[in-house]
Amino acid sequence: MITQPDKPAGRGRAVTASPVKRRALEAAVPVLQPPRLRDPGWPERLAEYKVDVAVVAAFGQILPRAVLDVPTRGSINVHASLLPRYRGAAPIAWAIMRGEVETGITTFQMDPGMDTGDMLLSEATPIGVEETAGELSVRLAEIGARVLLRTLKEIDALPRVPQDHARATLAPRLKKEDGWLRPAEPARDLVNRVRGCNPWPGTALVTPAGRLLIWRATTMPAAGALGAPGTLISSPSGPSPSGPSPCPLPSGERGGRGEGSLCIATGDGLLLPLEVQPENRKTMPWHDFLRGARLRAGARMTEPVP
RNA sequence: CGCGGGGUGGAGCAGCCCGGUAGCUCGUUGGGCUCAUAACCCAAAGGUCGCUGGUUCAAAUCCAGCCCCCGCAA
Repeated sequence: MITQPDKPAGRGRAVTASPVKRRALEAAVPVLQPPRLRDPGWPERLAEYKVDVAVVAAFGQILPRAVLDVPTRGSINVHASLLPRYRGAAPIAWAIMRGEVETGITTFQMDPGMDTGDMLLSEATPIGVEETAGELSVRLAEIGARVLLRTLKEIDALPRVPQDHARATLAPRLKKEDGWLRPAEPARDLVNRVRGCNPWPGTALVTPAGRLLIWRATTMPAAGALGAPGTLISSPSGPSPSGPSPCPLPSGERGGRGEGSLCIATGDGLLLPLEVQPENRKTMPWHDFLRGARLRAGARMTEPVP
């Protein structure tokens, strides 16, 4: 088992071993932790194991041909997208943020490029309309394991299918800024961003009560003028079956379960946060936050700044 | 020893600096209003203010230690 060196991580900067390493130790599998596998000496050390085939998953290092070619049958990778789309470190998050309704798993023969090698097997799966990156990751991990095992079993018989590089798209590692919500965007896109950035890095918005992380959100039908993007406004009273309501007093910050809730005006439609987390606080329902923060219609939410 | 914030009735918060009668917005329960309601009105229940010790006539509030939670940063 080859994995990243232990590094200081988290609050308190405790040196932490990767989950992969911990599992390997339990199983009494030898563990190697090269800082840079491409550095002189490591390929040779790998060769000593007389490896048949190498499996790479989420390793985070670029591997040169000198490493990839060490195993007699080469190196294969299991990637969480339907290649050639979403090549890179964060295929799941980007697929969701782009509003995809389907993604999957692809195994391929590695070459020195980033996720550019010839494909071996793939399996597609639909993306739930409310599914988060974290939830989808769990499902894809199971699918990936299954596809990988099949790939290994049939490795000598599987055809190598070259990727259509013209159709390739990139899914770079997420940065904190990828989670900054811009209210001027359409509500639909904002919700996709919230889903794609859960559980990491989270999406942020600046409110009059401080920075706010939004973990779950949905869209609400817009009615009439919304005001500037970012403005808190009362949503229409939902799909009221009894037609236009004559009730003249919907202006408070009341909000039961959707109807008449305070929403955020966006470039197109309304964004209704469901689960949020104020700075230094735990995550809580949107309405709990509004109570404590005492925000009312008219308050302005803005994009975070560095 | 990376920086910082927080633990107050069921929920989210204020009060703490300038010690001395527990506050706000909700929720819950009972009653009222209404064709009706998650809307409105009235009333009630519910808190050893994270734990331990200290200072004091008196501690949610000041001091020390401990436990738990979280943001940033990696």
